Amino acid sequence: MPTRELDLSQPVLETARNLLGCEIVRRSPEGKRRVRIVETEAYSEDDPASHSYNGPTPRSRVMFGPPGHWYVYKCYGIHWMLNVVCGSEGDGEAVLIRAAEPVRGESLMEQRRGRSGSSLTNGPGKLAEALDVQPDFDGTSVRSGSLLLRTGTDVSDVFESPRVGITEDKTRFWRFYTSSSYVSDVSQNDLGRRRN
DNA sequence: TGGACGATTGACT
DNA sequence: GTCAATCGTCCAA
Repeated sequence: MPTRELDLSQPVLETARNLLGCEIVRRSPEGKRRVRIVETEAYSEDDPASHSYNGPTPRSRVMFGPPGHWYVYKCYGIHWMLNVVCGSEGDGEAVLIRAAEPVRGESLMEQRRGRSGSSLTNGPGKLAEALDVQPDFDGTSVRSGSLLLRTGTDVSDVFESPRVGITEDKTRFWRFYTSSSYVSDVSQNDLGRRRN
């Protein structure tokens, strides 16, 4: 499998597709964890479901900043969500990392999650917990620090579907996923279609 | 300054 | 299938 260049300044839909197969590396005192992205969702300024829809706020300002940075926020007062800011600076675009499959440090993830198997990382809140995503990662570079984004291998089968868990706009096919068993909300896949 | 709500998860019927 | 947990964010007042 050839490695791919990853250009995070590309528009959000391209980036959401390109992030499939890329890897996230988490270094912590407990050890090293590595996962491979299998599911993403695109969010943009022109998008009622996006935090950037009504312009920058204290929370969403990172989405309007330069690409290549993490956007981290808390959801339902419980779970942390991990996003990658993309597009041009000034555009409120980011890709939500919804699911990934463990590559390295699986036992450490099991320890943090109190679970094993696909429920380790098959959802955005689960992935953040498995990787011990901290709120202070918000606004930091994906190329340096203890949470890193790495180019991965090509993904042969890509599918797309409406996004999960939103109420505002269910018509856009802005969720992208692979055939991995670590993809979340498999029931939603019935609404999906093959992209390539 | 009050209060409705959320890019979710896990437990339970 | 239903539902509670739990709190930061945002906007109306």
